[in-house]
This record gives sequence, structure tokens and C-alpha cells, in this order.
Amino acid sequence: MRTYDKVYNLVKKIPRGKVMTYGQIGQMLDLNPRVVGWALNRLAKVKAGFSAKGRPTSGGKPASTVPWQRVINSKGGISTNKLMNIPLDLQKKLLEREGIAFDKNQKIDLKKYLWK
DNA sequence: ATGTTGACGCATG
DNA sequence: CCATGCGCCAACA
Repeated sequence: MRTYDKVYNLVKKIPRGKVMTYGQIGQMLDLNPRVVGWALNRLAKVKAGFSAKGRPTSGGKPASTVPWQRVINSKGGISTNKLMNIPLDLQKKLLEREGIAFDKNQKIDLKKYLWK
């Protein structure tokens, strides 16, 4: 069981309309937030077709089943907008589609949507 | 084996 | 409020 598989398995359990933070996931899996981010970043690459040479995914195909958009930072904001391989505001759109609202600062109300 | 790289978080100024 | 700095550690080259 790779470390990133733990992350994927947990993220897959996040119910629709709820979100989790990197720090929260890291705490639950006894990993650092950075590692969580790393795992998701890897997902993005796979999804973008940059499948790592000879190492596309861990056996299966987690990329298509992991609701990565439900993972946000501790401020309740989106962290993917500064990335090259993900369209701007894609994550925001996906979340809004699930009924999650953003305020004027592009932030989510953690009190309301955070899953525990 | 070793160095680099982060979808982060927290403390500090 | 914004800017830095550091910890942290798996995966990759």
C-alpha cells in the first residue's frame, strides 16, 4: 500500500457536498500536509496525461474515482489556481456543482462544509 | 544513496 | 492584511 493510496482512499470517502483540508487529512493519516498535496498533485498529472513513465498509477486507476476537488487548504480556499496543469477555477466549478458556496473572497465556510 | 520538489500549515514580523 | 521562513517527508531523477 503506497502512501498516496491512503490519501486516495480517504478522499474517496468524502461525501458529496462536503470538504476536507490538507491538514486534516494529514492528521488522520499521520502524514504531513505536504505529502497529501504531493499525492493529489500526482493525480493531476496522471489525469492530464502526463502519466509517469512506466508508473501510470498504483495498479488501478485512482485518478478517475478520487474526488480531489473536495480537498482544500486550511483557509477554506482553492489552491489549484496557481497550477499549470489544471484549468483556472475548475475546482471551484466542481464544488459549486455539488452545492458548495463560495464567498466574495473565494473561500468556503468550513463551519458548514467541513467533513469530520 | 543523495538532492530536489511541492494542491500545505503554522509562527513570526 | 501580506511576506518570509521553516518543518515535514514520499516519490522521483
